[in-house]
Amino acid sequence: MEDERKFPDYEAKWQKFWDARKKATSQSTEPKSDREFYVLSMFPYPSGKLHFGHALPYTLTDAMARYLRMRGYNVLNPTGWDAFGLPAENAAIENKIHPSKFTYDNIDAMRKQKHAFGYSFDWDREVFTCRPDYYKWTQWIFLQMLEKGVAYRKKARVNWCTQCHTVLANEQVETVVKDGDEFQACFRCESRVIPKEIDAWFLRITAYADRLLDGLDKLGDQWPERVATQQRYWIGRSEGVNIDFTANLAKPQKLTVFTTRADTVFGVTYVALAPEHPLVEQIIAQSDARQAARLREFVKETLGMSEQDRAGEAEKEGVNTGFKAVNPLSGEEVPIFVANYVLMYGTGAVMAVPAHDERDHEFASDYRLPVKQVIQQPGGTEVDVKQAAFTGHGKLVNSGRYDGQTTEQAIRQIAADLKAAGKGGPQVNYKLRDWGISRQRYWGCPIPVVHCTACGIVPVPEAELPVTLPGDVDFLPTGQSPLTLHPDFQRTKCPKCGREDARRDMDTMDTFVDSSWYYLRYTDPQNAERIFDRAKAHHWAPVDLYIGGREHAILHLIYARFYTRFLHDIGLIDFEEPFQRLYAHGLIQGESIRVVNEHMNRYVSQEEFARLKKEGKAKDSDITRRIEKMSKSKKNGADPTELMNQYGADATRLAILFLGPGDADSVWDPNGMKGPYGFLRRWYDTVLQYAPLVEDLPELPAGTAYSQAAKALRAGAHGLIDKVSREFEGRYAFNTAIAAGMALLNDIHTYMRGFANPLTADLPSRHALREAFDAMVQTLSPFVPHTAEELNQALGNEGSVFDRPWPKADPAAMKLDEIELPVQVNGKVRGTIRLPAEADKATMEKLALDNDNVKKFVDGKTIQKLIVVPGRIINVVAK
RNA sequence: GCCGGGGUGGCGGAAUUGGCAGACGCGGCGGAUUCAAAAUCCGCAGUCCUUCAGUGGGCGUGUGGGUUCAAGUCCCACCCCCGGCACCA
Repeated sequence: MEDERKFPDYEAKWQKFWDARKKATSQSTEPKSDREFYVLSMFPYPSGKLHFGHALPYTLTDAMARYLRMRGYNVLNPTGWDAFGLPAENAAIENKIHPSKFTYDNIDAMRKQKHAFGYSFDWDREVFTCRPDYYKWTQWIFLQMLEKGVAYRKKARVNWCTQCHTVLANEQVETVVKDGDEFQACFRCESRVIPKEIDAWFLRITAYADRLLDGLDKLGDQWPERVATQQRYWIGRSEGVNIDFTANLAKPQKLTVFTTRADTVFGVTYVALAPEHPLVEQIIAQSDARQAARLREFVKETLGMSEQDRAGEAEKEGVNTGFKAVNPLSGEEVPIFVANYVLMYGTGAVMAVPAHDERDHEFASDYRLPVKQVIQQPGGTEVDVKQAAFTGHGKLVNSGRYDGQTTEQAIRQIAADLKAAGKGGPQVNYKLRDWGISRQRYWGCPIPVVHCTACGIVPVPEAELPVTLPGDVDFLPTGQSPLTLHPDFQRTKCPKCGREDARRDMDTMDTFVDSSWYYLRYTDPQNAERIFDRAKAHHWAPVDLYIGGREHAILHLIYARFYTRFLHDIGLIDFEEPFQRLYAHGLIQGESIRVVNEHMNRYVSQEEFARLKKEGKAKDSDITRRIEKMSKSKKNGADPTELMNQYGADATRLAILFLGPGDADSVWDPNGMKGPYGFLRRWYDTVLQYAPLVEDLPELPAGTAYSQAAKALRAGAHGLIDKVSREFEGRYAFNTAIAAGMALLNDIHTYMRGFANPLTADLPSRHALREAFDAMVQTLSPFVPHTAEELNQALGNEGSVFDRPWPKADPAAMKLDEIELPVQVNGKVRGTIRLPAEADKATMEKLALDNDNVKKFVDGKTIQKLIVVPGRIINVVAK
């Protein structure tokens, strides 16, 4: 064991070699041609350690980049750090490390890991979102948005921790049960979280809703369908009709409802308001004391719930206000309710049609409200709307002059009539809401505005950017945003009127803002004058292939698409879609084992379980195995860096790719290293053993004949080139490309066994072997670059394998003289025939029918049909 | 509930245009090597039946139907698993 050679021992050597000859990527200002290719993997948050969630996309990206360079493309493959964010700030609070130090230490560690994997990133273009030279431009874009009215300020409801005095994201609110009381609590201090209205900055993404939607159609199959549909759903365009009811308060008031089913308007039996609806205040004011108290209590209780709770399984509840609303079409008077199931979506008020809406039906049943059928099922089948709502389309009944119309006709007609009468009309709504970007946090991009007691909100002048995050802040574990405790940062002069008592905005931006435009900065990362040079950006952008996780299907990807459109609109770029093709890689999960018995009740690792079993402390029936996302607490993780230290970078890269197709979720098997590692070793040993046979071969005279075995091997070699090339040209199922490489190595072994003494092999046979070795080295080099370099050298080739052009499969070499063809009788394979590849149909038929076993099955029957698919199959139909 | 993706040997997965299902790898079994083991190399392997053997056959891609000379692949109905969304009127 001790003296066994370390394999591989050449990886660091080749990394140094690559570093030494690495040229900076082109700074060209030529417009992008079809020779430029921008491949990008989502940049990581510097958590401190490279994990499987990184290793898969980077390996995919690196393989693509290396392949494309060999194909002669100018490739841009940058990386950087999404470096602002909460974990750094929490580390600061908990461990008293400055977020900046925490972040940069992590970056240094992760950069080393990325390098050790042999990834060929353009390190000279590294960007850091937390550096002033980057966030200066994040702030600059914000100011452009402010000027264009895309950024604006409004009151918003947020989750507010009563102890930490800060805003929490929805994911940071948990449900806690204490003394039998269940409530929403802060994830850090477990104190109560309440909804609170605060002033915050918003970006008007809703103004881009239709363009974002249209863009998805144009991307077509370049984006995974599931991501596109998720975005469509998130945007949630809904076409309907606004209908103005009249609320009979002290003074009649307009009460507008939004509906997608205007055809059911004659079935309205009540109107329901969201508790936030502005009319609710007036109603309370005009109610008697008891009723007002009831309403107030109800509103308070409903709004006190987090949005999740309210949207969850909560019972539908409401309060009859005692006021009535008049239906503009039927003239009927119906009661007005305030109800917890009505959201502030659309107008915040709905016309309730219990006969044709499930939610209204449920509420009406509980509150004994009338149910009035106005839609008849097509075909005239009776439906009992008392039992359940009928939500399908149909023909109108009980609807005055609209009786007999179809749902579609009636919606159109009613919308038109309402519009003509000035009582509403067609309306489009979106689920998408404007993007609130204010965060009461320290470790983020400062918002470049000043609040002046005289001038109000004043943008920081462009010349004064960036507004720098102060470094000297206290990180007392109070949970308070440190910027609020930093008087020097806050206090400033008003840029407009010069007043001394102005103060800076103390919030920072959501980190999704930082990552919404980073792909453009890579095209000109050091530009100190401008956000980027227009021409340089157009040399590379947009991104041709974007590789990242599905967890970003909505937020990041929709924000980046929005930002790109905004930058387009202000004339910075001339395209609207940032990412031409999106490749959503799968999640690598691990198998967890949980032991529950008299000794323990906890997660254990695979190794620990094996040990416990040996010691008799656990048995198979005590455990639950589950496939779960890798995590420390579940002890089902695998650390790619540990694997790399043990087996080398190439074997780890290979194992990751060999796990399955990159876009499918897969489960990490601790034995998954063995195959790929063994393959690399065998390959290496084989090349070194036979390299002397194939070095410095003289040219093969034209027309030299190969032996049958040599021909078969050549067919395999060219087949591999063809196979791998096709995977790179679109499908990216590299697991099958690697399998093909393994298969060729097996073929080489079979081939070599065919020689009694390989040293006497003739020249053509040696050439065939050489071709197979070269094909393997070249086609597998994008996956295992170090080993490919080493073996390329061992074969006597000069320089780097990556300087050799990508090989081209020779179709003639892929063809065999003689092929095997299966013969079916009535659809079942009954024999195989060998025949010359170019045999004609008649020969094929004859050989097929001459086959003994085929004869046996055809015997006594009449041949009705003979189907010959050249090169594939022969099927004899006999009855 | 809605949307999306899946279901193939003991396991991960392959089958690219409807044409020999199970490539490649793991694990397993047998053999060589070894004092022995590890490592390595060679071979076997969907399953059931058949044959002394070579062999030959039945059944097989979640279930049930269909189209076709031929279906993992296409169509209809259903079951299960994973992911996302979920009172959006």
